[in-house]
Amino acid sequence: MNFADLGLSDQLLRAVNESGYTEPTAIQASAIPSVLMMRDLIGIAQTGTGKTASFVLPMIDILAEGRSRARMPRSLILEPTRELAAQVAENFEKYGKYHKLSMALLIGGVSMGDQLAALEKGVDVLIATPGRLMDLFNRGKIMLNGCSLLVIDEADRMLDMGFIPDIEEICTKLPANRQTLLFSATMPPVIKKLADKFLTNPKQIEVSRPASANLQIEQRIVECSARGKKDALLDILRADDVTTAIIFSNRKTTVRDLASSLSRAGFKAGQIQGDMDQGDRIKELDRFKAGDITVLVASDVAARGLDVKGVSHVINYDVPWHPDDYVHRIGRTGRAGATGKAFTLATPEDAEAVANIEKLTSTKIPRVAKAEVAPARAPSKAAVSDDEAPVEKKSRVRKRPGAKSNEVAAPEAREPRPAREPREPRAEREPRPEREARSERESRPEREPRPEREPRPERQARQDRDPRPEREARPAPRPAPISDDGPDDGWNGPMPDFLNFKLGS
DNA sequence: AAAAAAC
Repeated sequence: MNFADLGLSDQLLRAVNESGYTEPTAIQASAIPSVLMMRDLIGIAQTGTGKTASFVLPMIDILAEGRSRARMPRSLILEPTRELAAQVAENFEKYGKYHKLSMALLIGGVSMGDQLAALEKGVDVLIATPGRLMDLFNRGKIMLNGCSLLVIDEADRMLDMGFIPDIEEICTKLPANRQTLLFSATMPPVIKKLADKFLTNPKQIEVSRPASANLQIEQRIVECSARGKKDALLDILRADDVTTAIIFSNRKTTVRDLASSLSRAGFKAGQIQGDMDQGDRIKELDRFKAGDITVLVASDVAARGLDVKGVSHVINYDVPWHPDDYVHRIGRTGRAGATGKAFTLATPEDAEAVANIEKLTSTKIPRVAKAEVAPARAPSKAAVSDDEAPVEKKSRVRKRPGAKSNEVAAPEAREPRPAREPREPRAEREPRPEREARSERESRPEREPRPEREPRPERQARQDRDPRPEREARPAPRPAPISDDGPDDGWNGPMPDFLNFKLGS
């Protein structure tokens, strides 16, 4: 199967080609022809499957005919978060480079000026989060009766976020004879009802969850006490193959605390969470993409769909409340055929949440104990027993530098180690994650580059198979001699065994 | 339980 077989225009194929892609993913192969035939569509899929390109590509060709009129957008894409909306907009720019389509990105947190100006001129594509869209609509700045193509992306996420009433209202403002595409990772009854109400004879396409079936991601549960989390985190971050990591926490406050603790510990760390204003969110994300920061501490605002290349590790500092979120979070690594590791720090209280995750993904995630992790670190710390110390209830992560057990160890604070090659395989100590036949069957092998994970247009084809295409600005990975004793980087302690499993193979 | 999304 080739992109050329899907009925797309030559200009579009050229843009796709120049992005380095030749072979469509499963969802693209089945969705694109139907969308081009103007059928309604239900796509049970999430990002990482090539979902975005499966509607962006045919939309570009559909919209290539016809003209936009002032305040009457011709198509509308709804996204649950601002970041996702921005990402879809980037896709339109990339694949629409040989088309003259106009676009407006309507998201909150930024000034309305540009958005209003774009609307006034008339746009072919509106990419929006519901809040800002409704706001502008209620101000009379948008007419939706010329909008003949609607995409509802991440519908289940919209549900979680309470957007369904907004979505329904928006649907009623669009012409009835429109084309509607709905994407959702799951199909809870509310979403099913929504689809029945607003879609006509839709074609249904289902592709597997990429993360649960993604053999490129090595997963581990790190069993630790609540107080041992920070140490475990540091050990992971100092492991030799961590190049860039996203650390997820369940709370915005924890995100903030961790980001500042890690910065103080010498990591190039940043954060992204919903209390930050949009400008800062974008800035942090850009710094992360550019490699100015190598550790991004994030709330679940970044869990879904976020496409950053070359993330070597995802660390769940907290076990996510919803098992779905786990799948989304770890899907931030192992992208574009690269390998990745996902660690989840779990306390005994997290047992149920962990069980739910394993049930959802139908895998047993190997456990490693935090006890083995805590290496003799700095002499100054020796006095403090880390393990069964009296429980401190409320004390947040840290107070003053020099505070004890919960402190991120500062004495040996330094740059995290530079990127380098994965270590030689050692004697295999950890059980390998189960790899069932079903994953093979369900998941497309992740070898081919895919449109959703493309290096930016200016850096193309050459890097197709480079797991970290956007990061050449950084110090090049040093082919450092590989010593089983761990490198001499000032981290005085043995490499914790649990970090020492090998990727791939 | 938490986070996200409009001014």
